[in-house]
Amino acid sequence: MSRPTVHDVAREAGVSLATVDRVLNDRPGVRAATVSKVKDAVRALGYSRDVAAANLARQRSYRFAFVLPEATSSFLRSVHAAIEDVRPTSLIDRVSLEVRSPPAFDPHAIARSIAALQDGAVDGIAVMSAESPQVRDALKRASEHGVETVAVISDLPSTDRRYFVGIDNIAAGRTAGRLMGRFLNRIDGRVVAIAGSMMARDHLERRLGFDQVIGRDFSNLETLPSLEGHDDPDEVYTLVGNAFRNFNDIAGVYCFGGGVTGMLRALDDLGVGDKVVVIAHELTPAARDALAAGTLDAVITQDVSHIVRSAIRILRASCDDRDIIESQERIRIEIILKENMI
Amino acid sequence: MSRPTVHDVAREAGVSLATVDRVLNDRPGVRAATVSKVKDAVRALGYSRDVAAANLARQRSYRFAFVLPEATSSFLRSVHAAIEDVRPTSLIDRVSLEVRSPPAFDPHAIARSIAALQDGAVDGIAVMSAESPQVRDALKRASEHGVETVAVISDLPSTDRRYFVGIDNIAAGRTAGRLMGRFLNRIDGRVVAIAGSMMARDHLERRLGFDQVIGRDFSNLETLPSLEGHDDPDEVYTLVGNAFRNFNDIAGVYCFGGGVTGMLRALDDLGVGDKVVVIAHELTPAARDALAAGTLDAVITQDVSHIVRSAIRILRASCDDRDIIESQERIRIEIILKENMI
DNA sequence: TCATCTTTGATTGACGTACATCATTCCTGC
DNA sequence: GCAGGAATGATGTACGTCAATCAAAGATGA
Repeated sequence: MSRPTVHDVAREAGVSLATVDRVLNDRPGVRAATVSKVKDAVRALGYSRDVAAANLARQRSYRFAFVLPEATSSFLRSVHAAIEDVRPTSLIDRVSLEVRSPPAFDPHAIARSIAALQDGAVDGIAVMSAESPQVRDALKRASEHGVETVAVISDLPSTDRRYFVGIDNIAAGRTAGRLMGRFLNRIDGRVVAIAGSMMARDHLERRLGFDQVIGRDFSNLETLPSLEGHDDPDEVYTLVGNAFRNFNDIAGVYCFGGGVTGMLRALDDLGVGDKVVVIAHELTPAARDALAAGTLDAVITQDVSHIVRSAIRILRASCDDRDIIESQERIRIEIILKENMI
Repeated sequence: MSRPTVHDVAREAGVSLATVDRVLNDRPGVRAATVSKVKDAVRALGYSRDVAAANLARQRSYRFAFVLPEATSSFLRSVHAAIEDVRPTSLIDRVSLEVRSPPAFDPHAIARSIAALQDGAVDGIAVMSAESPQVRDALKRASEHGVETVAVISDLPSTDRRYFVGIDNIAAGRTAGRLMGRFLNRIDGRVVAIAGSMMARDHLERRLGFDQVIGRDFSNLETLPSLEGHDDPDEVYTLVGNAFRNFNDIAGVYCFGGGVTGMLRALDDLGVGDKVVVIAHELTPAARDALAAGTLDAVITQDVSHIVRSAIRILRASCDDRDIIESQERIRIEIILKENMI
């Protein structure tokens, strides 16, 4: 009636408990024929290890580390906050979380943080970082040391990361492009594009996607070359002001990097907040306020706490050598208007 | 370093293990003074029960039932599918799921399904149902029998449901209204509104929200009285056809009930698929296809598998008498365009 | 002061698995 | 046919909690 146990498997296979144990835990000293006898019994009975009991017995606890930049922007603050939020619930499942915050733009520091974790300090690492050879190598080494790794928010392809938890930024850019185009139905004009840095893969991808859609479907619009605001509100403020002084037919602003508050301030000061269509990324508190006020027309975002939970689930599954259910871990590109802000 | 155990609590409180056990499990035979000594120790040490060990010891498993209509629509099919998807993962956490599918519009049958579960058959019930006195009473009785209950997708206020897992349909309607208004920028015309049934609370709420936004912000648009398609594609097909024959200035179609395929077929046959703005609810396979094809401009939806997982988390938390972290369980109103369909 | 009831302590055996130890059996090559 | 290693069995302890038992101590009332 209830789930079969190792005892049942042993009986079914006609071997001792010890042998079943050896097989199940990949311990040496079992003949191939016996191994398959046991595995057959496992299949026949539909046995699956009781993870709770197993973890209890082996005093297992999952120690995972998040390596991500310090909370210098409100987006990063929300990521840090999401981790703190799940901490208590995670502890119930024997998952303990730690956070390492190297300076954002220092690949060596990030790599050092990862390296410090690679030998036995943790069972898994979730990394949010821009691509760099240092980070790539550090992840490779960690992976070789048996530490599971996932990339979050920003993908790190060509590393040994087990998985990427985050959105497709090209698609996110396309989504923004579609919204911009449709909101500017029958209006001719230019669109200001503000990046954090064109060195950041995410930002490049968003711009790419945006251009794809505008170029194909909205010939009434012309997107200006990306301005680099380096996620700095003051810098963004200046750039936006200049753009509006240089062109008198600006119909939209697409901000796909940080420093959104600077942009909002500039639009307010210029008095164009409700005349142009403004789309930004990440639902920060400032973005919420601007959505409510009507300055911001739409926000493209990703559910950060979903990402954090997903990263943890994937690291756990990797540690237990379980399969990952892709459809459950897919992070959606969310469109937030004033009305569905929650 | 590691988590405190009952032994630590006993030592800290200066009582025996047995007494700690009595206090922790609300067993009788402990003086009030001793109870508080133990509780102080628990607080001082930050002790929390190791749920895995506890469940193991008491051979506890969570048996939850989903009571929801048979999979007659593709939306309902997706709910059923989502439950099947989480089943294997849930079993690992000792959560077994069962599904009861009474006929959709039979309150007595739904109530009977709930009643059949109320005495010891399950630990928790997640119900998706329209409001009715029968269902309300059945839930009340189940709750009195110590069964935890949550409402999913469609709220059942004024019952003893512990929680509602789903979206605010008024806000969903407002979101649709905003999109419709903005996509129909500078265009005058009428909007066809198609409900499943105006008896369904969700549909009423969506219409209400839609009207709020259109009425306040988009005076260029006039929404026609809701047509009731009873979630039946053929009926919807006819209704849409008639609407377009009756009015020659239809600019948009808002379908906030089922039978979307009928609407899509009608628009196709009328050859207006890419001329009018079409917004519907629920990201079904047919909706996906129509989004990709461009007939459908936007879909308002909710992440069904998220809802299922959330309902399970909440039932578990209720059984263990743990707090629910609201922010983690909030279901977002999602806007899906062709570009962020995934 | 004794009987009785309440409160507390001490102990034990589950639950399903991990892991180590030691004894035994089996196979292999020589 | 025998040594020596490989394969297997038997057994015990542990993990943290639950649940039950019995004994001991304390409180209460007549």
